[in-house]
Amino acid sequence: MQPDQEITLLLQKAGLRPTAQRLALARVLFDGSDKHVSAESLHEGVNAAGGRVSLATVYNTLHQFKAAGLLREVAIEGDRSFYDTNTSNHFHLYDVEEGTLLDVDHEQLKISGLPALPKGQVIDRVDVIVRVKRR
Amino acid sequence: MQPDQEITLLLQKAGLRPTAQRLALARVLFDGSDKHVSAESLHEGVNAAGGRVSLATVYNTLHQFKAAGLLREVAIEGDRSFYDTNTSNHFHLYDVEEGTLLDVDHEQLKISGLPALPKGQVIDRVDVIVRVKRR
DNA sequence: TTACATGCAAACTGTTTGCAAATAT
DNA sequence: ATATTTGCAAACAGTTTGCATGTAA
Repeated sequence: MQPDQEITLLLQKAGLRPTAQRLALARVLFDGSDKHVSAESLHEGVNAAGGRVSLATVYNTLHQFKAAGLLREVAIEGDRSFYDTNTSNHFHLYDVEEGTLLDVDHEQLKISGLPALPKGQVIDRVDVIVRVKRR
Repeated sequence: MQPDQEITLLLQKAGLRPTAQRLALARVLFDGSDKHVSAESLHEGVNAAGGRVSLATVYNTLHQFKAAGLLREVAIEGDRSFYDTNTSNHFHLYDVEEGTLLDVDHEQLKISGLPALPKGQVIDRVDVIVRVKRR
């Protein structure tokens, strides 16, 4: 768990006012361990931790944190969006049956032979999802 | 455009009755060129082609075609699902600004150093999305 | 004739938004 | 004081479902 002062600073550097709700959410999200959350799971998490944050604010805050580069959205097929507190270069291991997500350090995995891009285009980033299942 | 007979056979091999609606959808989808469709775009496409298929049936049929291995769902962050008529091993180039999707042949792109999998797990497949933007 | 497929409209889920009240600066 | 943030509830988009009708085998 990070001291509140650091979290406050984190928000201020992102140009976000350190309100009670954003602090509560940031405390849950940025406790030092990498996390993958949905709006719903974060909402439950923060309220379980004693916070009092409406679901609408959770959505707003996820967007703001994403825009500020504090979170990364992960593209998983399906109905809900996932956000990753690990914003560094890495890939994902996705358990198709469980619906769970694990990080894979990008040191381990290498990609070569990226195609020529349409002119005027540049790579934003490369998402790799290793889909695994039982058997 | 494939002859109707082949399309009928395609459906029958998948254990799907070749109804008028499924034929109309399959004709649009499997015309020989690789496509990425959403339920909405396919619905428009089939009706523009003279078909008469309700949106609910488009959804049902997309699921059935996916289950039968005729289509693959592509994980793109966002509100709607995309289906790919190219079910072979390949990757995607995703234009973040336009929301458009291009295939990348997997011969071109190589991945090495896949992590050790949790025991009892096996790779279902690897999704790679090269996100590009202008600049 | 019988099991399966379709269309419609209603239901549902995740997400977004308008606005009045509350809060940070 | 003022601009931003919040919560609520209503709106919304995409998707799914129940059921009566239609169709393939």
